[in-house]
Amino acid sequence: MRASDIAYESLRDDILNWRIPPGTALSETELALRLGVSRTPLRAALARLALEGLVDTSRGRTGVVPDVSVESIAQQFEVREALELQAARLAARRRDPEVFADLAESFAHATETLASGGTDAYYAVVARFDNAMDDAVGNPAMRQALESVRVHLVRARRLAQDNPQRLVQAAAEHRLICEAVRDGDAELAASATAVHLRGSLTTITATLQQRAANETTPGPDRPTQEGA
Amino acid sequence: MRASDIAYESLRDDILNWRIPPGTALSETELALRLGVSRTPLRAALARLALEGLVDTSRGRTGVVPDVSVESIAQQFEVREALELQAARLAARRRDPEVFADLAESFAHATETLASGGTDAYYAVVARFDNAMDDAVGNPAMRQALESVRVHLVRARRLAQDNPQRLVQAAAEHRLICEAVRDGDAELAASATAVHLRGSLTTITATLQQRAANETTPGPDRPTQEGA
DNA sequence: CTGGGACATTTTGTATACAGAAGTCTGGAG
DNA sequence: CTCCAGACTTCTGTATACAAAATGTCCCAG
Repeated sequence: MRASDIAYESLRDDILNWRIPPGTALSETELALRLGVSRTPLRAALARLALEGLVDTSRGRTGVVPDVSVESIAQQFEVREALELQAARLAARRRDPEVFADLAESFAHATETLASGGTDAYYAVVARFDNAMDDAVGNPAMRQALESVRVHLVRARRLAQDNPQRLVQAAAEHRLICEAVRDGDAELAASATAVHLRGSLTTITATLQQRAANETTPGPDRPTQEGA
Repeated sequence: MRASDIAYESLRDDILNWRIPPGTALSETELALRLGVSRTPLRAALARLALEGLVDTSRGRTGVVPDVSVESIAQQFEVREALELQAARLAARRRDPEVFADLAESFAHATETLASGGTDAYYAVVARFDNAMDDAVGNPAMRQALESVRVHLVRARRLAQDNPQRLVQAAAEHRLICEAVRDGDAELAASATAVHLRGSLTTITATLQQRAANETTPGPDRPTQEGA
């Protein structure tokens, strides 16, 4: 694997999991030293992250990790809604019914999945769902557009992750989407997707506002070190 | 201006205007020599173009300019439809009425604009329209998503450019969109946008198929000698 | 004549060195 | 005490050199 890929994935993972908090200045020399690669591949990694929107290079020359605000999430959701609804419609027309029948079944057992495997096991099912939708749509451009917007929500989801109640509800919504796609009902699939997105946005917004209230709360993965 | 920006804009312009035809292998050393920059900034430029989809690095290590096929355009339009309809709805809710009243007026005089200033003058009005929509939506994420999909259609539009009849029709469609947005009618704005996109896609598809028929026809910027 | 393997050439990936620019810190003056 | 100016430090941007990998070609064997 190339050094630039290593740097890219490592940085991306760090940002997504809040190990590098928003506002952090990303110095090339420092990161290159830490990751054990030269500045050249590291620059490439930073450029990729910048184009993905995971690094903000707009103001100043040194890139910073952008903040996750209620406003930015709402904006992402406006884009996501447009794309996911269209994807749901197209998937309903082009799907393989068996695939979505299986997925509907998986979501029907989400409560047990959550109980035995935890949130990670549940998110694995969601990942299967996303892939199945992308495959059914069969449009590389749509897939890329969707992935670029999903990336931004990973960080927000990371914050709201400790909300199993919402996940049970989300599973029911996913199940309905799957059933609509399975039956080839494009409009129902779109409506069910709209319902799901609204629920997601509401939960994330609430989490963010709650987090803003007690503002010193650190991120999930970040070792609390502000004693020094 | 940075050397990487120069290389990026130069390459982008060359690709968009068919000076670098699809299928061309993009050798770093050769391009660096030709553009008078080192390989380092040129690599950055190629990376940017690759993430925009203007260079295909998926197969093989050396990047190639992707083809403009009927299929790829249709896929782009599926994404574009999702985004533009959403943008039209949001713009109708948040617009400044005067801006779109002005634009509607401009599109009403499109025939004269085309007669006096040619296609370039008309496309300038379209650019104003796109900017006004982006401003009205007020969503940076939406703007970026829209721009990334519009880029791909520039090359196709470049081929269909010599079709003034279609442009007159398109102006009427744009005018209706502007009026709907001006009046705050979100659903009409979305419907009018859908109508416009369908017309655009039909024209581009016809142009591409016609071009595929006489396959030796060169791109717009090459000197054409077929009986005018 | 065809297929396979080895070698050579070209190309990409990486590292390092250097230059220019920007931000900061310090010292002096008002 | 505050503000401004100049130098210094540190960062990014660029170029070049080197190594590794891939591809294409040529020759030899079957």
